[in-house]
Amino acid sequence: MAKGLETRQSILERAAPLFNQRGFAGCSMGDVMEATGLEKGGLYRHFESKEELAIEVLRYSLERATRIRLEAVPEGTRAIEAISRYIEHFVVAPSAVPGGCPLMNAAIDSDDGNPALRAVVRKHLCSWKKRMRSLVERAQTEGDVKTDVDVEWLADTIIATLEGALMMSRVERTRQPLRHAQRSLEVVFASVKTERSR
Amino acid sequence: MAKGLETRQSILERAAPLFNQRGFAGCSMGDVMEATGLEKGGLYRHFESKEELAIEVLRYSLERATRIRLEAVPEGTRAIEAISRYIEHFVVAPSAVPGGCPLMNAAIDSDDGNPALRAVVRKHLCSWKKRMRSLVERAQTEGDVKTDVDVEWLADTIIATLEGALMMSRVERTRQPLRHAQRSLEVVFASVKTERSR
Amino acid sequence: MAKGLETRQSILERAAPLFNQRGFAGCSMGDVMEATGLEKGGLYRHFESKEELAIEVLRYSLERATRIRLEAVPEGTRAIEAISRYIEHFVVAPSAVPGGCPLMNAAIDSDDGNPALRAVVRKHLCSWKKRMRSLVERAQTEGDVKTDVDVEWLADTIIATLEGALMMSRVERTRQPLRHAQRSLEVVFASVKTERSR
Amino acid sequence: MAKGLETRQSILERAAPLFNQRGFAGCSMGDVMEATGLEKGGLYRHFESKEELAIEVLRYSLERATRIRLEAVPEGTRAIEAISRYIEHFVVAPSAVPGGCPLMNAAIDSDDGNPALRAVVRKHLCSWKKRMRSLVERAQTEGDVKTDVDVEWLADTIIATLEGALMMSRVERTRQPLRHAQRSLEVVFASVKTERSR
DNA sequence: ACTCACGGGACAGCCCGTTCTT
DNA sequence: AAGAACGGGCTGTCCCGTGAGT
Repeated sequence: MAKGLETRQSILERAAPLFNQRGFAGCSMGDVMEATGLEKGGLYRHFESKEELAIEVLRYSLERATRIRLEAVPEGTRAIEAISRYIEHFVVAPSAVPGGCPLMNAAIDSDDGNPALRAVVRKHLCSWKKRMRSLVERAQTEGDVKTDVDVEWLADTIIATLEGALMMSRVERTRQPLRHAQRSLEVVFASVKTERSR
Repeated sequence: MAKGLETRQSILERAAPLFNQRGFAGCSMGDVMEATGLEKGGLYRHFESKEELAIEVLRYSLERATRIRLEAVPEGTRAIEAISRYIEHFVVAPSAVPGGCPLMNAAIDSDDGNPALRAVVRKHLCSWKKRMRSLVERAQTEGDVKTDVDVEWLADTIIATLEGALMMSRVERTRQPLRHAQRSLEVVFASVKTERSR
Repeated sequence: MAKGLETRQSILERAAPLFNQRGFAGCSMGDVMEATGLEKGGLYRHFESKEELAIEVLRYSLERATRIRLEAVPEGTRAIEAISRYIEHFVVAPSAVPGGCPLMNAAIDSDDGNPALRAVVRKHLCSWKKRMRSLVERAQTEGDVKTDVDVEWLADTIIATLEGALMMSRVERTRQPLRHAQRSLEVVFASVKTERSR
Repeated sequence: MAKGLETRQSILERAAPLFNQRGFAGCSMGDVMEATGLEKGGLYRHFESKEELAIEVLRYSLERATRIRLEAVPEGTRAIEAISRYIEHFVVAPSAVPGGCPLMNAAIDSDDGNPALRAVVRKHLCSWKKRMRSLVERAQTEGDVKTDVDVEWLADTIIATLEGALMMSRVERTRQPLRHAQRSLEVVFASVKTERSR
């Protein structure tokens, strides 16, 4: 890799926890300087503003989180099993980037007043949902989930329950809410599985 | 009411949306000055630091949100019905304070690096859970919910699902995720209700 | 004493150490409020500005210091003995107001840019010198000091040596420089005493 | 010299009179900005706080004062003569930095509540005393001062008398107290000189 | 490709002083 | 006589961003 891109990548890696933990307003370029060991000039060569940096950092964090979660799901398994593994991994794995789920953090952070960041969040949530929908649809074609189930609803349910529980977990500093979320999703899935699949 | 307390209350009311929307770091005392019409001297008479103001504002927001949600549940009804109304209200009602759920916002905002705010969040989440648990327990004594159901789990499930869906709703600017959450909770409750209650 | 004057006096007493230790700019009205237990309104009833307060406080401190030092000199003694006792007392006694000699402190503090305070300092130094000159003159008429000695010079010498040594003492936190000053003054006096007096 | 160091030096030069005249609390960073023509950003690049600036400024002032006073004493002369010249120069020369002796000013200013500044003062006073002691000791080995004289005492006497007189001079705006101090020191030295040296 | 140097503005908080009320 | 409430300005510090220099 070229020297420049290497530096750029290293900035993203080191800045990711900062922005994820402190938010856009709570993280200063000085913090990034300290974390990267670069001076102002060095940073602004790669990103033309704090906002652009934040956006790229968010993209990096989201991709990383997505990749890690997908890696946890072994290929070649049935969709219904993949979903179960995905949830299990969400429940037990530490967050891909220190500071909790970057999607939720950025969603709250950018909710009012940072349209550029919000757009990234929105797009990523959309693709996350699509990914979950595909899984559910595959589970339907594989005969494990009833065909009359609203896949949009199921995708939303999985994401909402997990994210909500993650927030609670971080507040309480216990994994219990996540465990409870897993149980709830099992209950929900029990009601949508085909008889053959139980 | 005494003059001072009146002013103090008005500060809390006007600052609540600001902190809820922009977060602690994203909201300056200048913003609060503008929103309240007071000068620095006037503000600092009532709160001795930005942090103290933020804490009081958060308390105000949380109490307000709690009160509004509880008011939506008519007294004298069965617990199982009250829970259903509570969820319905959560889904359809606009947030008590502009900017979404203060609990989630503050949870994310204070997660890393603001222990004082975090403590308020923690305490409030705890009492919220307790309130939900009581409802579920009442539903058990009223014979609507099976007695072997883990109330802790049910309380967590309700909160997590609703909060997660609310976050998604705010990202997408649609109420759909909340509607989906309501449906999921109905599915979950279907599995815990006594036969008599269905 | 009337209630008002009592309060006024109490303000002076409590504020004296503050101004003496921190200087005019370094001591805020808030500090005075804390020290006196009064609110803004209470203070400004007795003094119409911080500057006026500082002036009155300085006057109070200077008078107090003067009085205490004079009390140390027993009446009815010969002037040459009084001078000796005066010096001894200056060397061993703790400062009348915490923070060192108010005259020196105020002199340095008001040297540039505070004419009103400076005027008080100037006047007090003048009367201090006059007091010392009178003592020396009495010692001359009493036949203990040569009549051709420049009293102005001797007064200046006493004050300068003591004040300079006091400054050094406060820097080093030792009484040694003051002891040395005493010895120097003994040497000086040895050279101006009449033969009969030795 | 490098650009940065040049600026830094210029800041010290221009800020020295300000701090020396107004004291730490009485001199604002705004004053320094005005005096240097730099903006906030420019200043804080060279000094990370007002306190650090004040310390460096004090060091600069003290070194400057010391250097100027030492330059006034021609090398190659006898110590007894050097001391005499030193005193003479102290009496007639204007202060090296506008506002009077930086040592005394900083001593009073930092006496209560600024330990960092105080430490600089202390150290400098110590080295000043050592310098004077060396001179006196050389005068002893050169046979001009009696060998049984306490050099510590003599060093303290010189410094105390001069500093005390300088303070008085600044209050009265006359050089008379300094002249008187010179005379006193002559009297003191007369008593410690060897017979051969008179 | 990166550091050094700097500008100019914003931020939290403190300051002195006034007015209204009790 | 004194406290409560408030104004408006200033202070030290941090901030983001630019441009010269290496």
